[in-house]
Amino acid sequence: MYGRHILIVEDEQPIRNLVRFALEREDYQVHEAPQAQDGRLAIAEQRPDLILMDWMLPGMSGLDFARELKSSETFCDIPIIMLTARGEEEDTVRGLYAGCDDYMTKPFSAAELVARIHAVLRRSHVGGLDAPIEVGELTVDVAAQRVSVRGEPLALGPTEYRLLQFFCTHPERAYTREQVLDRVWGQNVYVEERTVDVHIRRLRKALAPHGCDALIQTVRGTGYRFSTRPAA
Amino acid sequence: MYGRHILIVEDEQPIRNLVRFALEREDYQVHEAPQAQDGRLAIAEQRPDLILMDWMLPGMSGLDFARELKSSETFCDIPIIMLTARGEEEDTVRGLYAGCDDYMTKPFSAAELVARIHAVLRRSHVGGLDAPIEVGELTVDVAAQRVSVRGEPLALGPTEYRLLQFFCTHPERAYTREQVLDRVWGQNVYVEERTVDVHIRRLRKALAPHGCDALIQTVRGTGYRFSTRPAA
DNA sequence: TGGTGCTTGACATCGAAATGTCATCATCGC
DNA sequence: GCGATGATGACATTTCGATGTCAAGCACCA
Repeated sequence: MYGRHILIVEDEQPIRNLVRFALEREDYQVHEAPQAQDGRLAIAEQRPDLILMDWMLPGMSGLDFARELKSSETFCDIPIIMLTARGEEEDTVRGLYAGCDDYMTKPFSAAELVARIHAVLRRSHVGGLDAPIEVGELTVDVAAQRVSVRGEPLALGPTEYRLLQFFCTHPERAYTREQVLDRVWGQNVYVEERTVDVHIRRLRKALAPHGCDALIQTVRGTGYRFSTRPAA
Repeated sequence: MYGRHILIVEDEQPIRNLVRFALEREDYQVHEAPQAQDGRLAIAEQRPDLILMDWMLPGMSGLDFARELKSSETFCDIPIIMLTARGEEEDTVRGLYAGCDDYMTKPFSAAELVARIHAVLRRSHVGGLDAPIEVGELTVDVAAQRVSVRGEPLALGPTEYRLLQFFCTHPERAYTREQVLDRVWGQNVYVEERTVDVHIRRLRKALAPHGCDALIQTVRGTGYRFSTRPAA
């Protein structure tokens, strides 16, 4: 369930609609924001996996917004595809310079959109194909779908694995059970919130023998947090 | 329980009524002021989370009032939505220039009102995307819902956390227990005022080992104040 | 195709943490 | 010193997370 959340920051409704239509057909979860400010909120709340950003936005320009994101510690990893109008192509150099991952010139076809998104997502995902995520002594090898501590492989069920991978890739942030369900189980799935507790427990149990269970912290009244810093 | 207090500065009673009706249905707490002067008082007393400001006011104009607020150190953060009559649209540029966050042309629907308020409030809340609030040696990481002093994490109960976050975001101001209850516990909650004392104490206790308890100051006869400056 | 074992999610229960209230003590201002 | 106001500690209650168990689902394999 990764790479499924896409945010489009675009002031023109018709384009948002087109994008939504094209992407939902591909089972993406689409979030819309007409302006940079709305986008900021959506990003903080949802942390999309990719952002489609209009070049021209009322208020803060897409370029500036992209620059802001790319200089953020938490969100600089989210790939951004710039949407420019014909005639603005010369500027795309600056767009890429701002840290964007690709750009598209309006008008574009649904097929082109999907293709570019796939490409960028694949890049960003596979990016670390042989670069497993390392958190302390914990190693999450996304390519091999395997977890190990100090080289010692760890047995995890699929759900626990996805849970751990999600947390490893989204550390230092508190998530509600609802958000976790949304990201790890996938949206449109009806599962009890308590179920998250159960799987958290199983994950902790698996990590405990290696002393890594402290990485998963309870945020009472909210949910859970993955953090390398001591719980508090 | 943030962003629930809205002040409307508007001389026409019918419009005030409409706004009150529309917003109370959404669980906002509405305060009214027919003129700039009443508004000034209400702002000093309540510090609303958002201000709806009529463009045309008897006495001081809404624009000037907005300008005054935006140049104030304490209140410049309060978002302002201007209400203009049809035909005044050309002036809205000046309105936004005065630092207002949005504007609406009368007549407007309740739905539009609520939508704009939501948008503006969310914007103002998210503000810094992931930048933790820093007050002296104290750091409040809103995303992670965690507090630390000099990097040292701090254990706080949920209520103490919310209390601290509220104070950090509203420093240098005295609040009555009632106001604190209203902001931190939420309105429509019946809790003894003394309860605030207890939680203030718990918060101070948690901050004391780091010497930060002096930040929370007692304002005898009123309530409490969060301030980096020595108590007095 | 039927069996076996693993995974998963629901649920009931337990226990700890958090919360609100009260009674008492301390402190401030007069 | 006196009255008013705040601070503090103790306590009862509630809330919420942790845990164990069970049944259903599913994959794999014979």
